[in-house]
Amino acid sequence: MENSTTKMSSKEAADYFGVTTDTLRFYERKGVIPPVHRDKNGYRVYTDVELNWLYLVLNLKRAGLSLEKITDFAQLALSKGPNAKAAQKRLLQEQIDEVDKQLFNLQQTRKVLQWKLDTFDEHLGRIDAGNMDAVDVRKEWQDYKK
Amino acid sequence: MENSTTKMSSKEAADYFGVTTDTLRFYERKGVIPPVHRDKNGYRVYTDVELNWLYLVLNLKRAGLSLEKITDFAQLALSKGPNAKAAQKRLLQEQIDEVDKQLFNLQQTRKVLQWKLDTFDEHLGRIDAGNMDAVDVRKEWQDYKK
DNA sequence: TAGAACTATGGAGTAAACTATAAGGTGTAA
DNA sequence: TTACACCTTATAGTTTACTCCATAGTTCTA
Repeated sequence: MENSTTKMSSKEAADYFGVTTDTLRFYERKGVIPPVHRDKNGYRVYTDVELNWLYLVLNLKRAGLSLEKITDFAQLALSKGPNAKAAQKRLLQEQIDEVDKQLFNLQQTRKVLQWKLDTFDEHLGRIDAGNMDAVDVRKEWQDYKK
Repeated sequence: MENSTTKMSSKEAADYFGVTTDTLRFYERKGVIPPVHRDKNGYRVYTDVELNWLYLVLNLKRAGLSLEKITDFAQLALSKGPNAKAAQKRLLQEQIDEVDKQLFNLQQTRKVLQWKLDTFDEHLGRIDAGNMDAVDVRKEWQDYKK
């Protein structure tokens, strides 16, 4: 278990995750991540705890969750008590279901785009008026809405 | 080829796609969709042309594209000329590649969430400090940034 | 013929998620 | 010691994508 006590400044952490220090402070202020530890001069120190938080947050964000939902998740994760644990697991499962739904949607979208490309030469760039029977426009979108 | 001349009012089109008429006018004003035909009283008439446009737009949106990018796409689709066609196909391919990247990312995210859930009982809700070696946090995120 | 339910316009307002600015403190290298 | 890159705070501004409002015209049903 080497490297088990990583320490990063806000700049390092920001660069590491490809965000800005502004964003990190914004997340902290909003409660998306818990307050970050400070060293004696008041500077933030991102340790494994914070980095793993951040990693989870960015993953949830990547999955399309709003910061508000992520914050709920974070708050729940911090809370103790017998009910909290079950709620946390339920929330995790909900996020997974959400991701699955998104995966399905993206696959649908990919199908539509691929069809557009495949049949592009047929209707010579009339992307607008291309007849979409092949992917069953109507049905597909009605399903999506559900 | 029955039903080849569908005509919808803005309300019908909006309901059909699960958006509001405000959103439709907003898209039109921004140039995300080309100007919609009008009948003699000035009311918008959404025909197959507009509906297919809308369908493509909403698909691109679903794929996570900004309205600005979608607009670029729309403008290009409308433009004539020998270069336009190639550019349009290239753009389509780029969107597909983008979707593929997103699909990969979502699958990564799903993996992380699933791992969190699977090992939840092990670290008893310490979602924050859970050691993420199993999914190789660092490497995965560095790859994501690319 | 009245009223509801649509249609139109331009412009103002909103929510989310940053992003930038001002005004200052700290740490290191030349 | 001075320059420079980093750190802190609070607050204000920006962008995106709507969403609502006021005002007015039209079409349908009772």
